[in-house]
Amino acid sequence: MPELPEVESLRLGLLPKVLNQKIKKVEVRMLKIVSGKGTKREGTLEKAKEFENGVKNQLIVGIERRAKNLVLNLDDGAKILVHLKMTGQLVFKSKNQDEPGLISGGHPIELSVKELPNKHTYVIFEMENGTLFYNDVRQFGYILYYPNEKCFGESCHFKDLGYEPLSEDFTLDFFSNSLKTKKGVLKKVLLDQKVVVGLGNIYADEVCFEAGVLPGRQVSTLTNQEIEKLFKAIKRIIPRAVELGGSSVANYLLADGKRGNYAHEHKVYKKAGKPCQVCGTILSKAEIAGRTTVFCTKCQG
DNA sequence: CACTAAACCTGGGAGC
DNA sequence: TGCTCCCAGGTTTAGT
Repeated sequence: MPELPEVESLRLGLLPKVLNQKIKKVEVRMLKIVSGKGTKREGTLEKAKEFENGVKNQLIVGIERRAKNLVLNLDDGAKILVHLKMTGQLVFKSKNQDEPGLISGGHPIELSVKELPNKHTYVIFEMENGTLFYNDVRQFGYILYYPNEKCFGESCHFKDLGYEPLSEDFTLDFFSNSLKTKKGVLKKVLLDQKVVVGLGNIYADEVCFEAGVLPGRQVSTLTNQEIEKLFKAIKRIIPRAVELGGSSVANYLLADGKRGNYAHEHKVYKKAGKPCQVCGTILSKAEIAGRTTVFCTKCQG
């Protein structure tokens, strides 16, 4: 999926479109999308109805992001939590035809806003000023409705999440201590949302490259200097990616004419077999922590 | 408890 | 053209 920069870009793009707009009606076309988050989820009509009825005529009064989750706050205190997983998309189609749409998420299918809804549209929000479509080719994502703050809190959805990399609370000391208490390879720890949230396969590799550290290193062997380089790489890359609207690898992100341009700055992701932009060494590929990983054996040696 | 593999899905791309 | 096989930005769950 979209990683932190893509979800944050989506949040920023969505805000001016739907903030203080009323949800006139919601149509759930696939029950399991709104019925839970596990791999074994069974869609229930009950959940879908609760969602459809609960959000009706509510204003969207805010949009927050936590890790890779998006949270829509409603007028009556209810919350809608959206996780796009690998291929989820939220696309806003304005009633004003000339206004550009907003697409985020991740599937390499060119998607025309004019052709929405399509066969992968599973939830449709009818707004006063347009329509918000949730599309998800692989159907891994989910949209959860919490009628009030209490339900949301009790769900403990965020209880295991670590620090936001953009926040001031995420400090070198914390990061250093976390790495020292974890075992295993660096890439695994960077992907571990219990330490620092928001990194996925793209940014974990990019961070390792920028820091000059091999992703397959055991974290127990990292020096203080290397830890600091990794920390600084996270602190530089994530905001830079947000600034550029995230990585549009094969999909599209259109908001006020902008596209996600961080993919142009990728140094290693999807570049195995190509020469390193810094030293010319052919970039290597390996499976690390169960994910395809690309690195430069010279720069990160 | 820690680690790995499989599961959840569809479709694009490579190779034949 | 069409068939196979592999791969995909994430996370949960089952198995060792």
